[in-house]
Amino acid sequence: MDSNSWNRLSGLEELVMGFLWSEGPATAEDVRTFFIDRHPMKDSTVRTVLRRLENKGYVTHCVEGRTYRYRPVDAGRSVAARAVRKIVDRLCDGSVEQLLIGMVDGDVIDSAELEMLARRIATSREAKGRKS
Amino acid sequence: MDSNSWNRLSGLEELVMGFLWSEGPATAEDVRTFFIDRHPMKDSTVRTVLRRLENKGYVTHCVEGRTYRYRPVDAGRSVAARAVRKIVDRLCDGSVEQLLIGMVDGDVIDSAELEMLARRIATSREAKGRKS
DNA sequence: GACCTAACGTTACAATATGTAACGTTATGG
DNA sequence: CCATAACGTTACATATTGTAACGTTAGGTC
Repeated sequence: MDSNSWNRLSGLEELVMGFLWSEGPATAEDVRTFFIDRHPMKDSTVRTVLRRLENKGYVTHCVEGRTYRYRPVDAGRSVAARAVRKIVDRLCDGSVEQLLIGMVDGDVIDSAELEMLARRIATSREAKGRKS
Repeated sequence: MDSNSWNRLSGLEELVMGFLWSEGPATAEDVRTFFIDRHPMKDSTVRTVLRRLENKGYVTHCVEGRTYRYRPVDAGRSVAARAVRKIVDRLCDGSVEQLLIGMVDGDVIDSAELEMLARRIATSREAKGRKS
């Protein structure tokens, strides 16, 4: 089996995941068609990529008639959150505050806007004590 | 020249950068010594890695006597901020809010704490209208 | 029921990226 | 003047990626 290591997407894999994350479940053919111009691929190529993504745990597939339909295992948001956590650990001494400061300083987000978003999220969260 | 492509760190490169980011400027020997137990390397190996990192634009060196002292070009925070921006673009439809929500839902940070940090940052920022 | 074909898995391979290091060169402290 | 520390050059074995040809097989079609 190619039950390869775990994750870390290659360039092409990232492209495909991007498509799946934004467009939702798709077949190999859907993927191939979507990239037809910016990145032409034979269908076997696409299927190989999809299978590798499945091995890495990024997607699953369900059989639909005689074709496979692939879907992301986790929403982009979740993957993003995990990725950010890793970044915080490695580059910001584990401090989320450090990261936020860096983002504000790097103009990734405006401090006022950040505050507003944080407030909004906190408010919306407090309205549901659905914690385990 | 090995003026290789651009960035994207390999595992070992990431390890070394981690050291440089937390410990600051260092010589090849410093790096080698630091990883002596968990990852023994010949000095030429270390120097190769350092040189590759320099090609990728992650570090610079200054000559000090007859040895080179390498230092990160950007602080971990900055690199982190850029990395996060890319993540937001790719996985969160460009919405920082989406990311924050994902982080709260993924328990990367508590919503209340996020709010506090955001407020603190906003407050400290407003005290300086250094905008262009 | 024989056959065509879409969709799949298997296998392959060239190109690159990575980890690792031997060597040759050279200034310099002694 | 010579040992040696520190450097650059060159080299490779692996692992990862991008790409795809092929062989197999289940379904639909006359």
